[in-house]
Amino acid sequence: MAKKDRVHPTEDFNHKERREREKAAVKAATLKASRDLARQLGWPNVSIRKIAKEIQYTPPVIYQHFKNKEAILMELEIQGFAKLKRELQTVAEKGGDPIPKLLNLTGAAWDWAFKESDLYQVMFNLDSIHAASPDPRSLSDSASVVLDTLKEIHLFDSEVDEYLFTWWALLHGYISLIMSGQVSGKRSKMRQFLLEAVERFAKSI
Amino acid sequence: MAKKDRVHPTEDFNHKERREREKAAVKAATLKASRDLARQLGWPNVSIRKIAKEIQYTPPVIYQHFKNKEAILMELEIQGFAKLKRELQTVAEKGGDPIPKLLNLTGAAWDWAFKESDLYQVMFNLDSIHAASPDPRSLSDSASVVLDTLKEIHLFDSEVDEYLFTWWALLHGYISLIMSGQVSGKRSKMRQFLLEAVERFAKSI
DNA sequence: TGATACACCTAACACCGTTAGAAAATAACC
DNA sequence: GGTTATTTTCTAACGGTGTTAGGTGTATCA
Repeated sequence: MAKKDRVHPTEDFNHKERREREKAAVKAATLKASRDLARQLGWPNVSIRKIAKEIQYTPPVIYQHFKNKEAILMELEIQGFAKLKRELQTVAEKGGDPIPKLLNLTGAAWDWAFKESDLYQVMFNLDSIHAASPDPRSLSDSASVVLDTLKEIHLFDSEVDEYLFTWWALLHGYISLIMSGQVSGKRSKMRQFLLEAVERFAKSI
Repeated sequence: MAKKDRVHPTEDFNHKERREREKAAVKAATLKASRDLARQLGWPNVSIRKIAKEIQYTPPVIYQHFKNKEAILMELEIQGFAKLKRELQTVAEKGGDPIPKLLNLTGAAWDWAFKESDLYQVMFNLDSIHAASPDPRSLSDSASVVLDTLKEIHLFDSEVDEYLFTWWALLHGYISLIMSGQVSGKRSKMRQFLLEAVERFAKSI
């Protein structure tokens, strides 16, 4: 009893802590293995059994860390939106005039989507899987710096939501049409098209 | 031999023809059952076995009409693009000034996407499934009337491809963000946003 | 009628997500 | 240290998936 209430477990082993560290390690390994397999085989071919083999455990172990397969994807989706948000924030911190800034943000989002395409596919349910819908707030949250930039361009708050949505649609429309093989053009050319479209859009508001 | 070369099989039974008719009927029933199940259960829950049960055959029968499950989806995808094309052509035939016409086309495409959402999901791989990519030409082909309308607005052919792609990206971006639950707003409001974005885009070129 | 072609079904394979329950390993206690 | 209790991990299974091989019956033809 007294042992359990100890606050400062410095000098004697605290097994609980180590256990929790190990548990977290298995969870992290699961997430990493999922992404590795997705990049290698594509999301439709990622299975619990393959993930388990990759982390050298049997399948049921995964269910001690995740409720089901969907929960793994959800976790990665959250990580993805957080990463994208950081990426955009880094760009926004460089400052500058709003329209060039918006173009920089667009280019950064584009580059990120193709660099971490496995995450992007999970976030936007592009390559299949995924029954449940994500929290709509994660999208708008990760684009908060874009919202700020749009506010710098135009001040009527009531319309800013609309502009943000149009910006998302342009970006995601371009990316998903290319990622799903719906369009054949060179990627760098498409990136240029997108930037021009966003610029024209920004100048028209 | 002589019988086979007969050109006018009017007055005696031609079993081959009946057989082919029956074959085509099974194929059509398969496609219909797939769509029915998709509307009812969502694409991820559509299986060969369920389709077979729906058309009152055993699963292997389906493989006499389709190479595999993917081939069923491919067929529906082609049908979808053809239907969308007809829908857009009907609107384009009404004529009018190019910018209002473009807005009418956009609205028609939007309405069609949500009316035949099961087809739209197959065409753009929105709800999962689908390993193979579609033929990129089917997209541009079904939007040929939009291309014509854009040409009426602006004449530099080299840029028209870019404008067409931007139009697609706007449209598909809006639709897919909404269909995948990424955004929560009212659908009619979103439709209005899209139309305003397209109008701003058309006026800026 | 007998031979042939065809449509259809049964049964199976290998995989999937998921869960119940046994086995093994670890921690806690005397 | 030896014994109990707890926690971690595994084996095995259930019901589902796409797909295929091989047998069965029926309809067409000579």
